[in-house]
Amino acid sequence: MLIEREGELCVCELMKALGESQPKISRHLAQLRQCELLLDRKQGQWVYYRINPVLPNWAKSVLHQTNEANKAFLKENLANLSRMGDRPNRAASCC
Amino acid sequence: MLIEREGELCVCELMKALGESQPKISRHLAQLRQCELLLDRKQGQWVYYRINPVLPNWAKSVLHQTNEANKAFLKENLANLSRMGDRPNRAASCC
DNA sequence: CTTGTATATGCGGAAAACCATATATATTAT
DNA sequence: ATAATATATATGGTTTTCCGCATATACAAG
Repeated sequence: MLIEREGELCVCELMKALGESQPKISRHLAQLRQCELLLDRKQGQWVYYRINPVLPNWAKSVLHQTNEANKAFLKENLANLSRMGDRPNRAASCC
Repeated sequence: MLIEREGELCVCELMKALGESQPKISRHLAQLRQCELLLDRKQGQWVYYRINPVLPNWAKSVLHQTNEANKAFLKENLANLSRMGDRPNRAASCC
C-alpha cells in the first residue's frame, strides 16, 4: 500500500516507514517480486520497488480501492517516512 | 467467491464444490465468520453462510470485482456444485 | 429411542512461515 | 585501497498454521 501510494520506494525507506529490520523488508519484497506483484530497479546503491504495471486492471483497481478507503491505516507509516531526513534522492535517476 | 456468487451456501455444498473435507470447510468458515466477513444462519440441519452485509463498501466492491474478473477460476467448483443432486432446498427456509 | 445426516471442535503431529543473526555483494566515498 | 552504506541471502530455531482423525452436538426420520 505504501508503494502504491508513493509510486516507488526503496528498502531503506520501507525500513523506516514500517520500523522493521532490513532482512525482513528485503525478504518480503523478494516474495512480492517473485509473484510478480512488484518490479524493482537498481539505481546506484538503492533498489526501488514499484507495482508491476502489467498487473490486470482488476488487481490494480483492488489495490487502489483498498488504499483509498484505508488512508488512516497508513498514517503512522507515512509520518515515519516523512520524518526520514536523509531520504535518497530519486530525482538523480534519470538523465 | 463461491458464496458471493451464490448468495449463500451451506457446509455440505461447499464440500462438494471444493472437494474438501467437512472439518476443513467448517473450520475455514468459522474463521471467516470470526473476522466478520461472513454471517451464518441455521435452517434445520444446515448452516448457511453469506457475505456479511455490513462490510464497508470498498470491501464488498473488492470481493465483487475479484469475482467478476476471475470467473474462469471457479468454473470447476461451480460444475461440482451443479452436479450435486441432493442439494438442500433452501426455499423451505421462509414461511 | 435409535439411526442417519449436518456441523463444530479438540487434539496431536506435520508442514509452513517467520525471523534474528551472520555474511556476501555491490556501490559510493575517502 | 579502505571504509561505509544499501541490499540480498543462507542458516537454524521458534512460532504459527494446517489438517486428519476422532468425537460431540443438533436435528430429522423412522
